[in-house]
Amino acid sequence: MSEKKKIYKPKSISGFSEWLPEIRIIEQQWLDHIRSVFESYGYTSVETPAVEELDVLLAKGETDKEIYTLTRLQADPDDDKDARLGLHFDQTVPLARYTAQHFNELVFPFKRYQTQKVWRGERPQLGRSREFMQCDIDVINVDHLPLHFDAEMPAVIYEVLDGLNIGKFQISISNRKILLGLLEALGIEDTIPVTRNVDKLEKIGAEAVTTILKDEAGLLQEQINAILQLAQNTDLSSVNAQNEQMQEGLDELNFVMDQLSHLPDHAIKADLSIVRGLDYYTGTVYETKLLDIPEFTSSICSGGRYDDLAGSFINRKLPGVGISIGFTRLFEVLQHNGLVQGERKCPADILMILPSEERRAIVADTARTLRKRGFKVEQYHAPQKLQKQLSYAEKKKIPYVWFPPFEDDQQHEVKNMNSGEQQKAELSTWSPQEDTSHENAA
RNA sequence: GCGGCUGUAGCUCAGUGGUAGAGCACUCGGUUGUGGUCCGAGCUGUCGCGGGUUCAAACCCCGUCAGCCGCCCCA
Repeated sequence: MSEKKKIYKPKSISGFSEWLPEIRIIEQQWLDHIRSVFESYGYTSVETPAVEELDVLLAKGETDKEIYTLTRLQADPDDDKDARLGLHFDQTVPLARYTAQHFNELVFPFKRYQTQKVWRGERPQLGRSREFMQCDIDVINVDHLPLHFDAEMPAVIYEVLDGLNIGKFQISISNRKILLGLLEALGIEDTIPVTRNVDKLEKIGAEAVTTILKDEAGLLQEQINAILQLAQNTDLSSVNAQNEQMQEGLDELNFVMDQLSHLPDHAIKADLSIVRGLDYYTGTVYETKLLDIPEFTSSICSGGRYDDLAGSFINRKLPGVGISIGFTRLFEVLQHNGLVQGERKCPADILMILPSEERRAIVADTARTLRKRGFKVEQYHAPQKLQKQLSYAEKKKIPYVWFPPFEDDQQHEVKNMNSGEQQKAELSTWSPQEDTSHENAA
């Protein structure tokens, strides 16, 4: 009896996801698509470090963000010279720092996209991770940012999401000035509890929101009625502005909706109950829901306008508007609902059979030729039984198997693994034939 | 951070006091240069961890850790 090796049983860490190859292939296709749409609108890529100084991350006073801090295992506990570092919890704060720091070298309006992982020390569950990918676009300008960019955000996102196979979705748009203007008119000063709870309207219903606003925020029934009436109003033109701020919000929202009139009705909706819990948004706000997965109520893509992005870092006024796809959330939820189905386990189009050790050079040569022609080609690694080599192609779902000449006077042959057909092939001209039948060979 | 539920093979789970099982997956085989199906054989477990009760614990009790779900918050 041999001694049993001690092994550490591998396990995944909750809230940190990783995928099998067949899923990762799709994830990369999605990311490629997102990148290409972003770039088609002229957004430029920025990547910032995973860590920022804690002072930067906390500059906005977002202490409830559950930031992961970074320390060295060998750190000297008495040495506090090192700046304390933390993993970034979003990409907006790093963008603010970046924009302020490189202010003189950037061209404004600065349009950037950023796809990186972010970290939040929260309790994970479906659609909420501790490490997740966000795909952000933001436009930053100096002093004044044209409203037309507020309409560009949903336009870009519509194109991104429409190109991913995620079913129907709806981008809801509102403008915080409308609700905040009403609160001002009603004489309500402490707005955060109100906006946070109005935000839950669709999720928990009007009665529950009424109870919370009455009991916790101490509002009067009259005030609550006015707020709910506004939030539930589905007809923008019937809203009466009670002050300048409200009117401004209505005008802005109408402009944005007008700019988006080319998009399908179900995809874009003005919804005055959307206010976003975050209090740094000052105008337009966005949320996106998956209509085909109604049981998942959280937003998969949100954002908004902020009047002053980098005020904590530079003495200039930098207004911006941005939106962020919760990529990991979206991907996980769709996968959970069976809408992300992995097929290929590797990118190869063709598996090269290795008939014998003597033929290895010819096989390699053939593979090189095919790669030059643009195919992705994997060579089988050992001259094993054909049964094994074919079974390998089958398991990896490689669609074509290439048989090089087994003897000098023979021809190349290619087998279509889907149909089972095998035909002679010309190395310089072969291409995957159009399959007219979609059935698998029995 | 708060609450509920759950931890048994790589996966999905059965087993509720008498020293561990199924299906799937995986490996090999069913002769010469051809995969999937079928048939046969095989491999895989500190029964999450620690303690207690008992002649005896995967099973009962306590603790602990982890996971899932809900809340909070948010992508």
